[in-house]
Amino acid sequence: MGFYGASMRQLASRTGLSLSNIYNYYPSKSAVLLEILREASSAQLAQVQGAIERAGPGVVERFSAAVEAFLGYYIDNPEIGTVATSEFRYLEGEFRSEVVAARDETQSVLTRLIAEGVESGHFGTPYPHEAALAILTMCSAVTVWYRKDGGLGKEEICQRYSRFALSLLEVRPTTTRRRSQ
Amino acid sequence: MGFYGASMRQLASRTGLSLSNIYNYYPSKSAVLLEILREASSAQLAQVQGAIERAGPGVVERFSAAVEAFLGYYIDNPEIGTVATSEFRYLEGEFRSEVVAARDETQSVLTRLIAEGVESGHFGTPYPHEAALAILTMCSAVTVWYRKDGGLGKEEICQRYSRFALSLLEVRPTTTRRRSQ
DNA sequence: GTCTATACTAAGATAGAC
DNA sequence: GTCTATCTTAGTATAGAC
Repeated sequence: MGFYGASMRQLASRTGLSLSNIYNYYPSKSAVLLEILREASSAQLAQVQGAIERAGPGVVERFSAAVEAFLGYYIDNPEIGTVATSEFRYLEGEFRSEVVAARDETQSVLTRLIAEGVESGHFGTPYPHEAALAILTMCSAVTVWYRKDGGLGKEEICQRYSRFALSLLEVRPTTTRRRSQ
Repeated sequence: MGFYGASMRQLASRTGLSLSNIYNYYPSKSAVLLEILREASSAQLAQVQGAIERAGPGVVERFSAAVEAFLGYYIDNPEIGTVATSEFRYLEGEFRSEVVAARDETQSVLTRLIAEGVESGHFGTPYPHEAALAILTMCSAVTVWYRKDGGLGKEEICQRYSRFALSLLEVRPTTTRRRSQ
């Protein structure tokens, strides 16, 4: 379990390759982890940006779409999401920097949306930056507790969490009601 | 780093004991982890409950105090907080159940407060249970990014996050203003 | 209760044949 | 590109003296 918990031998047997053959593709175990995280973080970022583009013109719509896409990625990719959220700290040096940069990019996309919403009077939060962080981490945590079989489906969870996110931003009454219930 | 990353040899050198002497106190490495998590989760729960008791009579005051105490524990105990949030999944069987139970207890304390606030009309959220989870996980994440030296101090972070938490619950205007700015 | 020495196992990684 | 066999290191845990 986890990065140290998963051995290269297990990895070999899961992929069908022999142990040593993995080293023809990746120079080290860390490189394998990097590849996974690199893939995951860029896919998630792309999903978020795509959702924003497809969303309606209003900042509230775009923000909600971004949150739902971010959360949806974790729900659709639970294993990889777990790795992304809890294993990236095992990377070192520039490996780590690269993944952190992708993560920061996602955060800054959200921060900009929030700042825009504050400017236009849709959001009332005095702390756009911290709010973005709080929202992202709140969403990331679904990888810890979400189980496909039990309870809520993807749609419901995404709706509830985007409502949480909007509320957290202190949405002004006129825009809030649009999404309630 | 992490549970698998920390060897018994490192643990020995940090504590000043010899490697083998640890086994006079704990039967296995898992038992050491359990002890840490057990200690942490019960201390945090106690801190939350104490804060609730010391807080004013209003549900908003008690809720805010609970959130700030929960978050404050992580800020005061960053290393142990990291272990508690990201390493408990390495426990197995009843070891795991025990720690999960303590965690659930904290969550249910918060859920009850939220439900009370909803009942009394202070909070408007339709999802008390999920809101409690979202708030706790949002707070837990400070262990990932908080650095003592950089940026905000404990007080500021606790205030901002308890404001986030209250907003997320869709606090009614009359009570919200009491805490803003 | 504390130590040194060591057993045993499994890890990451490599050599070298095919 | 793929394998088997192996090297080297480091891990958890134990034996047994003091």
